[in-house]
Amino acid sequence: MPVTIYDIAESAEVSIATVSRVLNRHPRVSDTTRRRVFEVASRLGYEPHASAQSLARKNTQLISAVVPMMTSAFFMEVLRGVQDRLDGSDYDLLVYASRTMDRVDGQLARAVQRGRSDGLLLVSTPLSEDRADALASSDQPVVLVDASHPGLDSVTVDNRRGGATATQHLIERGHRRIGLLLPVEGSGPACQRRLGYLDAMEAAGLPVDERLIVTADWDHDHHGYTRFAGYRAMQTLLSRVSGDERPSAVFAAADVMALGALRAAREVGMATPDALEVVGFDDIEPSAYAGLTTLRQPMAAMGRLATELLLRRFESPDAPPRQVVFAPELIVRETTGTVGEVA
Amino acid sequence: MPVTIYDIAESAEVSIATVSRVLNRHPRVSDTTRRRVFEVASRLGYEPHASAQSLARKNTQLISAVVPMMTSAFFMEVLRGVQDRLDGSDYDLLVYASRTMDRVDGQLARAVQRGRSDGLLLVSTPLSEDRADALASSDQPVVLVDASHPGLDSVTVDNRRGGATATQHLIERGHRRIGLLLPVEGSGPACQRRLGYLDAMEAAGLPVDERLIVTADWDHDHHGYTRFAGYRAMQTLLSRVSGDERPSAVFAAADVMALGALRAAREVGMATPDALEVVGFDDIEPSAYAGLTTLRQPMAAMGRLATELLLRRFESPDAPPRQVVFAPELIVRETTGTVGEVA
DNA sequence: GAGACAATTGTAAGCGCTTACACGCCTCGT
DNA sequence: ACGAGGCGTGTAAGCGCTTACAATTGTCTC
Repeated sequence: MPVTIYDIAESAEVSIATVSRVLNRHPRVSDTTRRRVFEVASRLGYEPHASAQSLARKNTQLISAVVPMMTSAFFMEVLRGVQDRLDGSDYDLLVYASRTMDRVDGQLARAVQRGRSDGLLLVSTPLSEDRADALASSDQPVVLVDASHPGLDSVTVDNRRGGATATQHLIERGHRRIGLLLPVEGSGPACQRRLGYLDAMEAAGLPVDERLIVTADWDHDHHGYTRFAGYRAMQTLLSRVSGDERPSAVFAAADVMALGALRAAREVGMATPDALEVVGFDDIEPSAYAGLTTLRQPMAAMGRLATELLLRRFESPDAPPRQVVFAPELIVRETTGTVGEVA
Repeated sequence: MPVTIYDIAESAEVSIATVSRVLNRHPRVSDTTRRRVFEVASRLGYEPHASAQSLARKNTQLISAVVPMMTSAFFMEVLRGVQDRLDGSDYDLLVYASRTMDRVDGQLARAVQRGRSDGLLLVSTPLSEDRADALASSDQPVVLVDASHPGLDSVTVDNRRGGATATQHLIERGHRRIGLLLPVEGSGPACQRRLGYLDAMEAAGLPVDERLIVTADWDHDHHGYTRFAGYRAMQTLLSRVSGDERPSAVFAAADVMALGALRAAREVGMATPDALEVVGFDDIEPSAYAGLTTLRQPMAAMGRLATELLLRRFESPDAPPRQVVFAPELIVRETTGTVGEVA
């Protein structure tokens, strides 16, 4: 039998309204009553009942984060940023992570349930137009991370520019045949990175050999954003072309893929960076240890900022949507020749 | 103005009780009413209000996972197992992850709040005796992962045996001077692995050189379970002894540490496995790609099972506590000489 | 000393849903 | 034809909390 405000009220000889006021720091309570109520509450070990408070207050103090499990390291970092910002606030975090892409929609449906949480953080979540519009017109506060939609707050990184920077870096290092490793089709950010690759190739007047662009086979359980996908994609690339036609450098659209690609190259005796230079994207933790040159996405900062935007939106639901775009930063390490530092 | 059962009741011309019955698949409702109510509900786009349901039903359909560190691959995998098991159930997951160890207690306090969730999953969470007893005697269902306590359900791995297996593997490969890299003191599992190390050394009649046992300096923000900690620990080890006194092999109490150690060794020109063999513990995903020999902990399976136990406990709160212990499995890869497969 | 007013506190109406209980009606069995 | 028993439905009492409004008391002012 848990203790309720009724118990406190009885024991402190006041009404439940007064108890509630004291507990909620309402100003108009006499000092003596306040003290008495606090004393009784702590003596009884009172703890408010979260659901009851939610119902009465019409808010849950919960925020939902929807994440496809894709590149776990990426999401982990984003979520860490979210947790960072939430720490000290009085919001707790509901995580809706699905293992496969096809369940994302179901997770979303649950996450938006009325009275479940006060707001949504959608990380790398592909939104159908319907859903997006539904969200935009619902009163549910939403912030997108690594995705965007007019009418919704979002925080992203400039993927196209990142892709261009990565490619340009390789071009500047003298490469002319540059491979591109992509996760499954249809990933928005990956498409942008691809465009960046094309931008840079074109800007340098280099021809684009489609055989050097390989998309990971989508293994249904995974999403292309895995070491294994990178490993396989690299093998595919190497099997497609040989001799002089082989790329001397590869841009992998995600660090996890780059890491897998590195292994695949090593297995066939292609040393990095001598026989093959590699650039990734994300700068997840293992990358520093693998000496991988990459485009850093400020993942934790993105999570923090997204959370910040969400909390702000609670304050002013009708503020115009903010779309924040970070610039990815080129981090040069061993895989493109430079001896790097361990971060 | 969201739609409630009152709206449905009005529009379907029945009482709210009937609406509720229909929605909850209560058997004693006539087919015609049922159909009518369902029709109206879907026409109005009704969605039950989670908090209201929680309050009335006295359960939240939420479970809380308390995790000390979001950053680590170990927790990710465990959480993935949890998600796996939860997928298809109608429970959602609240994640209480703190960045630093000292906040764990605060997170726990919030996680146990009355009416917040129906049960707790405590992953690698150090429990003070007080807290543990409080939990054991509370009616809150709890399952510990990677920790145990009499009177509570738990799922762990036999760390001592794993430590012994790792060490024994190195001994069998002819090593006599074996380094041991530990995260911060006071981590239960790490202590057990250390004991296993000592067991194996003693069993083989090998002397233990305390200089070869290094504990990561606890950098306060981190907790010893990081690549960087392993990197530094390895450097420390190498600085302590030189020449013949150097270990020819190292057992790192966690894969992340082993990975960092590998890098440190590489930097001073010690090639693996020729100059130094390494065994880790956990078998996180990067390990396969680094070719790291390790003791596999079935992390996702542990998460799944823990969740399973928790859900079962909801059914039978008074069943005797179950303590499941998994046996870690030795996975031999390149860092101890064998050319391995990419998992 | 009466009325005005502020400071505290209590009363009660929700928040949206579940569910025990009661009610009316229909079908049987005798 | 009448009571028993089932069925489908409605009434209303919560679940534990917040909060508008009313009530009480005491203080001041003139």
